[in-house]
Amino acid sequence: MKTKPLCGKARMRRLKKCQKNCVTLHSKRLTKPLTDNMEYNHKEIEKRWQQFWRDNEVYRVKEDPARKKFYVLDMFPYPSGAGLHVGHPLGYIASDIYSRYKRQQGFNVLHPMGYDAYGLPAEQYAIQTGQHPEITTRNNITRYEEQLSKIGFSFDWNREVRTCDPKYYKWTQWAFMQMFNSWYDLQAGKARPISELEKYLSEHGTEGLHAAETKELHLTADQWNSMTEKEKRQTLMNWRIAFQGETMVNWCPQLGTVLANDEVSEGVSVRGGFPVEQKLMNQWCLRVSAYAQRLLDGLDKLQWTDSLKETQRNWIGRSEGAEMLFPVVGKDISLEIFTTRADTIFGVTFMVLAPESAYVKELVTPEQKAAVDAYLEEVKRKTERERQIDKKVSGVFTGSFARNPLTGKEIPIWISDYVLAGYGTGAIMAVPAHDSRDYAFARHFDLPIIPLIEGADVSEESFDAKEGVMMNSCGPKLDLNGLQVKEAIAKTKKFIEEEGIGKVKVNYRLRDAIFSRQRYWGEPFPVYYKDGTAYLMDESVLPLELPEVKSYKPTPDGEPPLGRAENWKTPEGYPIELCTMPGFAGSSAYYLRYMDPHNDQALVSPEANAYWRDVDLYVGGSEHATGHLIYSRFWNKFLYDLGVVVEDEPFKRLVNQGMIQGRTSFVYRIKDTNTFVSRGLKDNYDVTPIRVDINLVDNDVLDIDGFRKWRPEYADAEFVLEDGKYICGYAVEKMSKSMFNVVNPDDIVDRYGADTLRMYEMFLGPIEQSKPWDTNGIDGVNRFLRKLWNLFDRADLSSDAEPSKEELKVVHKLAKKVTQDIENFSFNTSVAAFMIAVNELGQLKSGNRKVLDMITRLIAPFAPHIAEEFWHRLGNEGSVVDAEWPAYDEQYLVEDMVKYPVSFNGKTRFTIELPAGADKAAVEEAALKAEGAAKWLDGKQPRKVIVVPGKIVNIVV
RNA sequence: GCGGGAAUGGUGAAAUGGUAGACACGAAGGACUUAAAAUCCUUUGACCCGGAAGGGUUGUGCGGGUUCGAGUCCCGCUUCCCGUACCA
Repeated sequence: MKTKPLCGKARMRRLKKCQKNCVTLHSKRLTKPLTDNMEYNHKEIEKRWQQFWRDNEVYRVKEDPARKKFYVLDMFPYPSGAGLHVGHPLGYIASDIYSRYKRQQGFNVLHPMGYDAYGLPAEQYAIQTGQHPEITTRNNITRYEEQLSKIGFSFDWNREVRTCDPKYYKWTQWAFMQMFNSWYDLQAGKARPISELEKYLSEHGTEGLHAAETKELHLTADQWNSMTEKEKRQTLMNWRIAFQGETMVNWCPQLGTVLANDEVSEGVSVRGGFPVEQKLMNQWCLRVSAYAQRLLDGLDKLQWTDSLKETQRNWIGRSEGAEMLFPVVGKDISLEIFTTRADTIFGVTFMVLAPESAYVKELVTPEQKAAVDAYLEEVKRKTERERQIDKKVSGVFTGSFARNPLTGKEIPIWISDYVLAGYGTGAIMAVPAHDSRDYAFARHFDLPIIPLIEGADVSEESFDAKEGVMMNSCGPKLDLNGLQVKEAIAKTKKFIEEEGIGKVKVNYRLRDAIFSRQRYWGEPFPVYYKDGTAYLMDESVLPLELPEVKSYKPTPDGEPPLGRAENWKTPEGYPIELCTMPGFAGSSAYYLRYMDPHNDQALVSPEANAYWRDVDLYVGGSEHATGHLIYSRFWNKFLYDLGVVVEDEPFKRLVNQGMIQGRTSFVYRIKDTNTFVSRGLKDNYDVTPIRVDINLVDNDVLDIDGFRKWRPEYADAEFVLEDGKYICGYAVEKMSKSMFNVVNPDDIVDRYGADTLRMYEMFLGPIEQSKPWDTNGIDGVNRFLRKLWNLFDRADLSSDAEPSKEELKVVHKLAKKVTQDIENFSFNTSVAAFMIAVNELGQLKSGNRKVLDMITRLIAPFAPHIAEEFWHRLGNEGSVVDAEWPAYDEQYLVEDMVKYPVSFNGKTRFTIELPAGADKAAVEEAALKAEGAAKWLDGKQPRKVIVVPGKIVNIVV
């Protein structure tokens, strides 16, 4: 059945429009009449088919156990006030192509989109203007939706989520509550209910307990049982997965909030670039470190790039070593240190504590107290940034000594800020001969240096490598001399465990995530305080909605903005937590919510989760490697432990798209004049480069009139031209308003159409690569689509003729290339393949219906609007998104080969196969090449050599 | 420092170890046009020979190696980009 009501109507509409255009063109410009062929009118086509998709809910997806699922996810955007620029859709286009391809292959594809709506910019805007962040955010989302809708994505908008929507963040809060009510059992390797821990403590105390903990506690059952409720609650914080703890945090005074490690880079905040200092604060934290090993192990089975996996491995930073006790001389305490170089213990000449270490107070002698206090004060004053820039060696002697447990020698204990409080035990044994930091410190304070490795010259610098033969390492009970470093490490570890002076230990660099933010625009904690102790609210209060406040600033006495909320109390009158959750809270499980976005009984129903399981393909920027992608994996693993989700890892395959940078244009003003000189001539003058709006530049040629109108001060600008043109210079910079290099996708869609934008973005280069946006090449892609259009316009679509051999070759070659390219995410070469195919078909004057049908199916993921148009013109019903993906047949791709007998070494004869039509010269050339190749056969005679002139394709012995 | 990646025409870039530069932009020339736009055709890595058809040399950051054959694989450098950084 071939009904085509839409097609017919569409044709009429198009005809009318075309005639109208002709008329206006006639009357305005007296141009010659247009032919019967209709121009490719992207505006009309795209508008019509986008409406068709909406009206028919073509992209709506439902769980369907009869079909295999495929889940394609984009990292959802933060809706910023600047709107989308042309770089944002890059990854979305790639994932959209993949989604459509998979759908055409028969998969049930989940391809959702939403908004990461909590964020600092909206809040800062609110502080400045008083406008509620919700309004700002909603406006920005509206703008994003408009922009996205024009590009023709196959998102199922019915599943949209917004992290600031109470229906959504109910489940963010819910997850937090589950974490509060859980502890991590290291033996079972999973999270368990806190009630089970309480039961264990009441029966055994901490004896035999293997739990991820803030610090090591030793409690008997009696001690635990005799605690008050308040004491018990405070003690449990040591094990909860969401817990409160006094930790060193990154405090940003300008932002008035703490930041997570991944939100700080080079000592300044990632957002805003403000200095960050270290501060001890009581904060909500997530015990991510409990999952360090699983996060590490899980990477092996993921299809992520090696670089991204490596980044995560480094961030997790597993290191195997030993914890050792060094007794303090004259005191009843021991210093605990962590080292990966247990073998170097005979070279320890001093010890160093972090300034924040709890040992400091106990070890400072009265004589040194003044000096130590002064040093601590100095360290405290320095920001993290200053600490990093100013790498001068500094430190102070505590006055105390420790005893090296192996040599028995007394060694001084120092304090220095090169030792970090947050890693290991906050104390180190210093081996200046084999650690560059200890070396610098020893040199500066003139402390002894004992070399331990044969042949290592430590007169100028330390020898840090973990290799060589040990020396100077013999004590009364342990002799390491003559051993290789690795052997020595193993032997020492064994020895200290036997002697009870230490234990083998694995340390991770990964810290627990700080989960409090002293801000307004985030998820409130479902937590209240009774007698200064945190209690969870009842689950029935969820979602605990964000209250209104009059101002978004901190309160005058330094409390977070929620301190201004009226009645921010439980019905019983207990105060509710004033902090809100950080940005990563809402983005950690959004991929699960898409599976079942309207469920108000569960984050995701077991049925929906069992069907969609995990994300098959995740596309997004690599900047989330150490933030979102760690937190999300942690969050997922926790929910996995709870039995809420069925997959341990959330993102099976991950592709990082590169950033699109801006291409800034420059004009060159001659100093102290209003005269501008063209790029080629600028070296003859003393010039100042000035950024100019990219919209005033076409192909590096400046629109001079536009430039004069752009700014009043340029109204009477003069120009020194070359070849009658003003050529601008350019530089690659971040795309931003202040650089005048922002290209808006709306403008491109308006001028060339969404299909052109989509194909051009893919054509720019490999998807993973960062590259500058350059509108210059877009005409080529647009030209290609017009050629394709003309191919259809010329064709006789009513004919059922079989394609010619040449036509079949073109189209099957294309199908093979495009299929392979999509699988490999190599879209730029696919676009090229389309161009070649269309050119070849143009040369063949092809208008074959079956050929065009196949092309339509192949191009549908790339240019869905034009494909939909073709699909209906071919008389099909429904949407091209469900058009079956064409299989290619290799038989059409095989060249016709002709055999030529050839003599070799004067006697041997073998056969060369060449493509049909090869001339004598080609045969001779091939024979020559084959002779060389035959040598490699080690005297064997080739039976057959298949040659494309100059290129040996295959040798059969 | 450490980790990851990259280097190919004027530009963006292609090349399972097999004719390097596909495809596109730009540029130059031509056709159509009163003209322009649009469209189409030709040329386009560099150098050299030739009146021309055509032919030759060279060429994928640098230096070696493996191979009949290397942009591609191995070893050693140089430069650039990204990530991370006192993690003991």
